[in-house]
Amino acid sequence: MASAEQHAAPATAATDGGRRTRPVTITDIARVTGVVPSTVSRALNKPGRVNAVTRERIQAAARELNYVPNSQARALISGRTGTIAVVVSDVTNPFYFGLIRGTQQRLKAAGYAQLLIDTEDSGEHEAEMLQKMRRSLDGAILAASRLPERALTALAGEIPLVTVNRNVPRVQSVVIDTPTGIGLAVEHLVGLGHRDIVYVAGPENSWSNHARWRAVRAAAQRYGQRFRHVGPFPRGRRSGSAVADAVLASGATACVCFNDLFAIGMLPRLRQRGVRVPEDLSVVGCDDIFGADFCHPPLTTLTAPIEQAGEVAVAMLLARLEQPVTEHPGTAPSRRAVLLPATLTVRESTGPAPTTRLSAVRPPAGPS
Amino acid sequence: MASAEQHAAPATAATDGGRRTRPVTITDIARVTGVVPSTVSRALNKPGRVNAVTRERIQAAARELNYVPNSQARALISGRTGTIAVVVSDVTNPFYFGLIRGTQQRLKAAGYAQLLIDTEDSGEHEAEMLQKMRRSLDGAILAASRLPERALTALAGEIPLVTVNRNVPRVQSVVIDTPTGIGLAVEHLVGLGHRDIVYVAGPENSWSNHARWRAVRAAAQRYGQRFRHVGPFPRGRRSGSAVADAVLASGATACVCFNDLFAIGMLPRLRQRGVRVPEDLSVVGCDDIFGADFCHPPLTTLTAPIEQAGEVAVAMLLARLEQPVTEHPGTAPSRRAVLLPATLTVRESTGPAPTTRLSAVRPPAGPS
DNA sequence: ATGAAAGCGCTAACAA
DNA sequence: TTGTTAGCGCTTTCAT
Repeated sequence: MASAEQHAAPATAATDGGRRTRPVTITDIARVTGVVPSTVSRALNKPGRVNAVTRERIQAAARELNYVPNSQARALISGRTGTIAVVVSDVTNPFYFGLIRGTQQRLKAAGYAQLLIDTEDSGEHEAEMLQKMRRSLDGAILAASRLPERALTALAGEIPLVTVNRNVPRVQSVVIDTPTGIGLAVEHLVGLGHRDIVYVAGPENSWSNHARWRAVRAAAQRYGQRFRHVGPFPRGRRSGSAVADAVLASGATACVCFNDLFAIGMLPRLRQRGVRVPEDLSVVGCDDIFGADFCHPPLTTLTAPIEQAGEVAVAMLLARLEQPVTEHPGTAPSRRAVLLPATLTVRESTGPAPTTRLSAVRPPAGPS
Repeated sequence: MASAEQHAAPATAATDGGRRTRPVTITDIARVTGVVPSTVSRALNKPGRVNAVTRERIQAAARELNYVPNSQARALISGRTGTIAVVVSDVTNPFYFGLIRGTQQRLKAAGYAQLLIDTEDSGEHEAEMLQKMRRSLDGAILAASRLPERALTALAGEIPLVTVNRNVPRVQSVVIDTPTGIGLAVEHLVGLGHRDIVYVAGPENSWSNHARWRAVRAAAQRYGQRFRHVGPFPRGRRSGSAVADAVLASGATACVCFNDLFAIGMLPRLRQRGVRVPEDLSVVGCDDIFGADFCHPPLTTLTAPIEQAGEVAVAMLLARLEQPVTEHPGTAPSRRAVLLPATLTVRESTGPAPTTRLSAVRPPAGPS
């Protein structure tokens, strides 16, 4: 019972009266061991600089009392908080799962805590949050930031920053090279006989969307293809029906989607309208998110090494944080942009171009 | 150019030399406005208790210098950090997406930051992390904790805690009532003529797994069914093939899976072995995660209001944090457990029991 | 090797 | 209404 009690609240020190509890501080340890607080601090942090036996005694006491350092107090002095923010526009977008996992792992390994921030797809929100938290962060990783370029540059001057899938001058970034991958995808479609490819555009405020858009256009031109686009459509799977209808209306035999969510979202609607994938229409997604392999049919898509992107982003950030203070403050940290290749994963949503145009397509029958 | 410069680094004050920068503090504002720091503090935090014109002057200066309060320093005094940890066993498990979204939203609305912790499915890890971070947290929400009951109770004594899908005495919890839902699922299967139902068990260390297991067993008995189980299987979709093989070996005509990941994972293997769903085998999942509606065939599953669970968990936690300090420290906060109903969502993976036993099932052909 | 003292940025008594 | 003082927990000189 007594030991159970100890387990229940081991991290507290009884005051004189013994009726209230309070977190254990180095002062408590000092009192118990008969030294001064600064000695306790040394014994715990620079064990080499304190007598072996006192060190033992102090460390034992600390363990016994279940002492946990107050990181706020530490941060107040050092200015370093040990936490890194990972900023995403929407936590529920499966695209970010891998990113979050990648950053989480590396951050934990390095002893940092990960603060997850969801900006709800609003640049203003993003700026505001970051501004507010600046002081309690050692750095931030911005995934698909919605911030205008100048705001991003400005922010990078205030807090160590690494962006993911967003390339602006003077801020470190890791971007997944979907454009090159998209070239592969278009080549794949052309090889299957498609001559009329449409790009399904994502939201206007997405940097990736524009990068992919340009890539499809360039690749189409390279192969002498007709190129068009539909959209832009709002983020998310709910856009699926509208996307499907628009693609069908375009008359193209193949589409390249801004992302897998669009592609997956199209599928039910296409089925509903009697369009077979890939016999009547080939669909290419982008990112290879969770679900891309088990939707029906499984998606041909660009596999993005997003988890790796998270890892690299953390590595870049930590490298900067942990490098010795520059002698020459004028020397800006050399801008570094890492480009990660995306590969084409061919599954079952792409096939030979139909020899005849779609004819017996059922008309759109109301929203979804 | 000058104003651009201001935007680039507005949150710093030049020292005398003017060649280095440093975050703006209330002392800086005090100096600029000719008052003392405590007045600045008041002007910013209790505007009512300071002369209108000085207040204006101070607030203007704060805005001008782009002052941001140092939350560490504040925390040092108040003991409150404004951050809540959300602890999950695996960030990439889609089950948690909704939870994280729910907590994130409510937390942000209440002005708290969300610290996401991934325990990598290890109870030890979980305990260690929480222990280490205790001091920098105002509270924690534990999703599907792997901690033994006594450790959980002990922890609850040190830091305000709410568990999700884990019920232990004396700690507040919100649990999704999948057991009752499972009764519905079994009833549904019985109604379809199934007489031989197998439960696919999840990992041993999962509280939910045991709850669901018991529920299936109870329901089966209630309906005079034969009941068996296969497993336990390790978490994750990779278990899919093994699950499928085990279910097939059991000879049952229907299975209820620990979660959707198992169910989705089974599907390709079943197809590979020539087993049709639901004609030859009915499959029921649990949770209704992202993907359950677009896998093939779409899954009959228990829809868990997981986002709502996150919201409720936050509400419970904040209610406790923000309630005035109890006059009687002995009065433990009244234990409150919220039970959220899960509903049965019937899609296409369940159907009438086959009239004849499976015969021409292809043998398992190596892993996956 | 250890102790004494100062201070990080902020807030909260208490005084004036 | 404003200033003065003290102190949160910790680290870091500087003495000893």
